[in-house]
Amino acid sequence: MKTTSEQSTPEQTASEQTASRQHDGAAADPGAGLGTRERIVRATARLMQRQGYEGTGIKQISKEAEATLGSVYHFFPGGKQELAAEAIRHGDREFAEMLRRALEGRPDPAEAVLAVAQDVAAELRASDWLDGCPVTATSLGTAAHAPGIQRAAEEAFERWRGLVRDKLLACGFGAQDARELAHTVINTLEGAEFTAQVARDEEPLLIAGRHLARLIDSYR
Amino acid sequence: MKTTSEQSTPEQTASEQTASRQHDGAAADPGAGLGTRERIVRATARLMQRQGYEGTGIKQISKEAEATLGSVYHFFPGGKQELAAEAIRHGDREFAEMLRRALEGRPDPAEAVLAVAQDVAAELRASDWLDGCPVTATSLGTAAHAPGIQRAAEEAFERWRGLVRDKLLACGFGAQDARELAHTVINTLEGAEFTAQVARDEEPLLIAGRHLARLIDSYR
DNA sequence: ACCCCTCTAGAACGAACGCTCTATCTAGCG
DNA sequence: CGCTAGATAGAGCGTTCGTTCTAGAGGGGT
Repeated sequence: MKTTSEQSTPEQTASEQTASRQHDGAAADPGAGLGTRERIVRATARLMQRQGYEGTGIKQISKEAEATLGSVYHFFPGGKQELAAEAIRHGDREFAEMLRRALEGRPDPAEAVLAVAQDVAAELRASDWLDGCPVTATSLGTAAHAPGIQRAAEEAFERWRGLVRDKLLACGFGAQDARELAHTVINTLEGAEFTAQVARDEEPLLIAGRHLARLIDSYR
Repeated sequence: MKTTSEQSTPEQTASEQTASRQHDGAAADPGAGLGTRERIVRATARLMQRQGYEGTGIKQISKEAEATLGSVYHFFPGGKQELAAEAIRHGDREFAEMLRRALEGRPDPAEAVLAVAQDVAAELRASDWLDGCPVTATSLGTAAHAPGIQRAAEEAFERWRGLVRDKLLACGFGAQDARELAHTVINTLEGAEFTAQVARDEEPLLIAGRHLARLIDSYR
């Protein structure tokens, strides 16, 4: 009893410690069964997606992730900025995966873009209009004083554009058309998602999907 | 002279007081010669445009506006949220004015939208990529806990869409086409501006302008 | 001369901020 | 069993946050 896990508030500390290790059987908590570092990244991503960079505190993150402040700074010695950049990369990977699936599953790029817009709308509605673009939400307002965050955001957009561009290239579009269309596809979805979020209405995203499909078709 | 302005740090207080009244002759300070309330609104708008809602402090606003905390809370008893909503309305009016001029000055709506995109790009570059959309920057991240701010943002977008829609209607477009095109015009410009800001490159906005013009033309 | 109302002025409050620091626990290894 | 490095734990630092509060200045109206 004297050595492990019983020196302060025994029962609570002990149970949380097992929970923070890999083999927890509980189901309700998202991120259960993950390593501490991963739980911190996911909590940061989700919170900053909803509250922005400045609106999210490190202590809130550590609480949400069921990690302690010590763990947060152990894994992310760069502090809040490093945490935010990592969260952006997490959101980057998630959306890229969704985009890749949508593009690979459909032969027609216009139809694929339309489907992506519908998927984004469905996800946004499912979150009760709270989960917008994590990259935008996290990086907005940090332009002046956090170059690392801006770079992570730019890399995310660039990756997404690359996926769309490659699909268009594979469908026989010209190099410049494909590159420019990829820009507008991503930018329009971005803007439409924000408008949909503010208006609590998925229509802007659905309109955007149709218009982007029409624009793509006009280049055939 | 003995009564007004000599009870603490005389010389500085005296000069600032005259500056905070209407008849200051200096030219360097933006907002000089304006009423206190208007100076506060403009300072709020500019700061939140660059730093977001959470990233901007009331004390910073009062300093930037050359007003005191007492004045800020005198004019805006609703505190930071009321201030932000007012700043959004200020940005709303400014962009609406620019949009109105661009649309009125050109008979062709596609050309007008292209010109708007170019204007936005020029302004963004002129600010060294710091001044993005004030409405987006101010309202992002407040969805959960500030309905007044969200409403002001939605009203701004709606007004801008209305201007574009009316232009299209006046040019003979169908009612539904005009309404939906207006949505995408505003949303695409929004998204492209943010991407341009992050990438420090005006190309996304120029591409957006060309694509929007093409999309509009496709509905003739 | 007086009052009254608008506006200015900034000290002060409790809470929260990002971050540092020391101490302890755990796992793996000899 | 002891040692060490990785990971956890959270009190506490100085600062800043949004807001409240009291006090006073300025300028008509009577």
